[in-house]
Amino acid sequence: MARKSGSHSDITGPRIRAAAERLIARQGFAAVSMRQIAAEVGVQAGALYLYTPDKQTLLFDLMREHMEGVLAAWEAVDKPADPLGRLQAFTLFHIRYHLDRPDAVFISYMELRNLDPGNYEIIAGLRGAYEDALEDILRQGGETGDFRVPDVSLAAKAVIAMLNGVNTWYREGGRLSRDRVERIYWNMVRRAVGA
Amino acid sequence: MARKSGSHSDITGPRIRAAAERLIARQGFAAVSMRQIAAEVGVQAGALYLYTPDKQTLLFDLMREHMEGVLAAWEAVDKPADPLGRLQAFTLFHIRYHLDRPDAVFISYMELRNLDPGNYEIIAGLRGAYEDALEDILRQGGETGDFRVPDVSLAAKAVIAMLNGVNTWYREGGRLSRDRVERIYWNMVRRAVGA
DNA sequence: TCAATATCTGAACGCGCGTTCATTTCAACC
DNA sequence: GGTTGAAATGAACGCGCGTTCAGATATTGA
Repeated sequence: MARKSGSHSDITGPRIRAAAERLIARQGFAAVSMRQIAAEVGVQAGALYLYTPDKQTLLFDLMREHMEGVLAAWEAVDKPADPLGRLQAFTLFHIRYHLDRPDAVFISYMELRNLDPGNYEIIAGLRGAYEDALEDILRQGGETGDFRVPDVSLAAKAVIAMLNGVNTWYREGGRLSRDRVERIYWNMVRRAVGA
Repeated sequence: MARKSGSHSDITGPRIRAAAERLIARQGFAAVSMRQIAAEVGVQAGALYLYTPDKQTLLFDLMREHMEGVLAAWEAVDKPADPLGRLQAFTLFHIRYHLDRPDAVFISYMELRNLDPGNYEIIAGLRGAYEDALEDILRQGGETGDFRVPDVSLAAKAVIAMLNGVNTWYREGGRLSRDRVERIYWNMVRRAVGA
């Protein structure tokens, strides 16, 4: 039966996910205990099991929600028709979206090895789909002559690795503004693919 | 008193480090127990404490040895005088050296958060020194007009992130040879810095 | 108001953890 | 062959883990 909005579990569920995300990003999945997460939320450990069947599923759900969120958000982006414009849109989108969710990003590529094999396959599939989106742009640009990429798959991996790197050092209020970071990275991406 | 070569501890020490490196790279530091490492070596857990004061130090030593190894190896590389040649040497060196030590590389940037604060500072310092080596090349190339990099620090981080990415997907005997990977990445690095 | 239901507590379960240490094994030397 | 000392064992320590569940508590709907 559907619960009315405002009932307790509509509050506690998200609070558990938020606490788990923050703690796991900081300490790592294996190093965070269910009791720690529960304490952060303000409940006893047993209460967590009203919202997740086990610790593994809690991690998996965090990662799945993040990856599905990335894919859906990229789908929703208004994309130019030309390859150069699309690549720029991808670059700026990636930096922005990831900088807004540092904990989820960190977890989604640091905790892959803590997933059960079945769960790993699902997350790896979602990652692949995101990479495919970039590959499509690079392939299109290769065909039109806008880009010079000898290997589309490899170039996509290189670009994503470079963009992911931003999350490891960028700090709000630091030496460089987001806009400036985005501009510099866009320049490097553009040149890296020979455009 | 110095032990004769062939005595037991000259064998066991390195075997512990090798086992620890392999296991930690696969499962993560927090998820690997001293008993697991000992079993891999073929001794009881207590014997490990003849070679390391505790688990934390075991991790720290692995990371320190790796980082010092990278720095020493780069020092030993025969480096051209011109910026373009130096950047190429750095790129090829980085890919090769890191592909030869996937476990140590993986540990050295995945397990940073499991270091005690003091140990973290030391490892971060070594990482910084390596990044500085690349920054020096980029700065030199910027001054000579060989490169066009609006921000040397940011460009260095971007290049290293891109190169590190190779380790996440490259498999010996896969679709692309090392030589081909090195060539393609060198082309992307070269263009990314505007050379 | 009262029963039904959702939510949470608090104690308990077996287990494996990092680490210590008295004891045993065993190779090297005189 | 007996002595020495390093190397390794194996049992033990207290502790926190993930998970379960009977019971208490709070909220809802009639």
